[in-house]
Amino acid sequence: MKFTNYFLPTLKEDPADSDIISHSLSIRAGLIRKVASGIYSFLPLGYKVLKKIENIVREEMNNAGAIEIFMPVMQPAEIWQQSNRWYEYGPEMFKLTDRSGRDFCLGPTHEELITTMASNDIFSYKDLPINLYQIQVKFRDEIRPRYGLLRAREFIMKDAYSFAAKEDELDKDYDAMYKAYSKIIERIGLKYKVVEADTGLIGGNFSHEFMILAKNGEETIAYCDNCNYAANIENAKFNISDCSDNDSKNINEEYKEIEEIYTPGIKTIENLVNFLNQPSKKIIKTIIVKNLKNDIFAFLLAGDRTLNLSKAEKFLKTNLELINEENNIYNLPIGFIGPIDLKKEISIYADYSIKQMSNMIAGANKADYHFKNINTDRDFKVNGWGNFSYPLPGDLCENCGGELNYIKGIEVGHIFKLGTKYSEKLNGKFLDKDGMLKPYVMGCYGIGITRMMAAAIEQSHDEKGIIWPKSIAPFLINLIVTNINEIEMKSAADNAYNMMLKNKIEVLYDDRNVSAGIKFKDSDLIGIPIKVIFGKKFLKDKIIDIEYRDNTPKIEIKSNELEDFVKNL
RNA sequence: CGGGAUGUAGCGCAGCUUGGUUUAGCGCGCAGCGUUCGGGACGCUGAGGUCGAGAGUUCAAAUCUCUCCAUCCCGACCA
Repeated sequence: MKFTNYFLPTLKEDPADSDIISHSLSIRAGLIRKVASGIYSFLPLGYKVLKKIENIVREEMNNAGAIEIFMPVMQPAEIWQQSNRWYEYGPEMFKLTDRSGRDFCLGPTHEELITTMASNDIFSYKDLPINLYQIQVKFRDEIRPRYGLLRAREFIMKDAYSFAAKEDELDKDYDAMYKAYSKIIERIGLKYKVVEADTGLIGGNFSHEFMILAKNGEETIAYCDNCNYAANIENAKFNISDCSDNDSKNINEEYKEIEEIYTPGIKTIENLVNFLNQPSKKIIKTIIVKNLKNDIFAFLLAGDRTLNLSKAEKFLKTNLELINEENNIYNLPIGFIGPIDLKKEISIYADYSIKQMSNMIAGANKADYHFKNINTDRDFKVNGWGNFSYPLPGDLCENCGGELNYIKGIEVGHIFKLGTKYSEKLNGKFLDKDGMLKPYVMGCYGIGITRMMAAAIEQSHDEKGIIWPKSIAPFLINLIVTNINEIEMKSAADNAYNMMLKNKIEVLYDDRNVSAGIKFKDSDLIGIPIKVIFGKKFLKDKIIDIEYRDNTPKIEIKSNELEDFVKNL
């Protein structure tokens, strides 16, 4: 492609409305343009990258035995009403009405549609297992679209749905998808981790997320170098270390006399730390939560920890919300709540983080007072112990006892075992070998295609611009003539261009009549892996410079070696 | 939806506090001519604006007031 025939508008300055690197680079490099909040057009260069990602995904899905289909974006309301998600999804779903008043939505996902489709044509165990996928636009009316393609309202996703007759067939599908997803990211050439994910209250017994590692990732991954365990911190299993650091050499300390202390207006852990000059670990954080039936629970944690509500919910098997000024039904003195003298209607659960502590500090359940020298067994009783917090540095891997590390990632893929949730609701049934009518055992598997593009940039860039992995680079070579007005230079470059086309090389030929500096800057910005440069050295000694966008050292070759060089790429 | 901010040429911004010498500017980009030509060159000339929209105050509004819209940031959701 000749630059002068192409549509590749680049920008020198960062756009004002982006604050994440992949977003500003995708705009500056001429990949995308914003149409509305969370909605983007793909320019030729961006579309090329997108197609490359799609093709890798498609090839690996096919290799894994999945079969491509194409379902509509617009879906009738009825099937969503059947699964109840018409109501559960809420305002996140784009809804519309046709001229005769029938309700539709723009699909945020396709479980309902595909299950319905399968139920119409898959009747026998002999047709199973089968895994169907599509690459399609999805719509979600995000409360807050942001970060460009990382959280858009219209985005492209590869979604696959597997149907099996029984659990162990589902396990095989799941495993095949796990492998295919790993292969896809490896082929694209990005660093990633697979983590155990939180399936939420929605259920599903098993779920993995595929995370592209990047500094700006929205998710935090806890992982163990020792045994390869990795999980989203939301879901990480861990043990709290034996408090061997200085803060906690009081494990075997003698129990002291309990004492009430005056702490006027000191409501936060941070203030207490400063006021009492004590480490936050020694302070008991008491978090009050309630469920829909207004049952109230207190969770006790070490002051440096945060309550993981999802763990608390799973432990109590109920939805929970935090108590605040508005729903404070017992009128508790927020900021001064503690386990001692707490209303007896409130059951107390304690995080392991306070188990080995002694002579702790906690609220006195009256405004402006705390207790010190509190000890669990002596001063109050708990209804249960558990792990209710997020892991912290120093916490240990539950599998092997190794120390956990933390790293940021961007979720690009998610695989789920759905079981029979949708097949039961949408009447997706087949006749099994034993003559019984049974619901399909389903799995679903998503990869964000547009998000993958942004994640790749987020992981692979420098101050000059994008550094595309070769697998998804829009062009492999940027052919640069430093001065288009030097006839000899230009005609040599023209010949090189034709030679590359003949050899099926994806080449962008920068034939613009602009200074060499602009061509170099643009080439780096749009991230093309290899620059082939016809300049002064060519005029003097028939030498061509080859420069690489990554940190491979640049080389010089003679012009008669160029074709061999290109053929060996 | 709650909290914060912004909207002036294709992009990035100044002007608004204290309304009037503003015929609304600057940088980049864009068009023409000339000189340059290996890391965003230079000179000259030029095109390009409903100052987000509507209403109001005023002799006079980019500037003051109100309403609306859009966009961005911080929170809960997600590929």
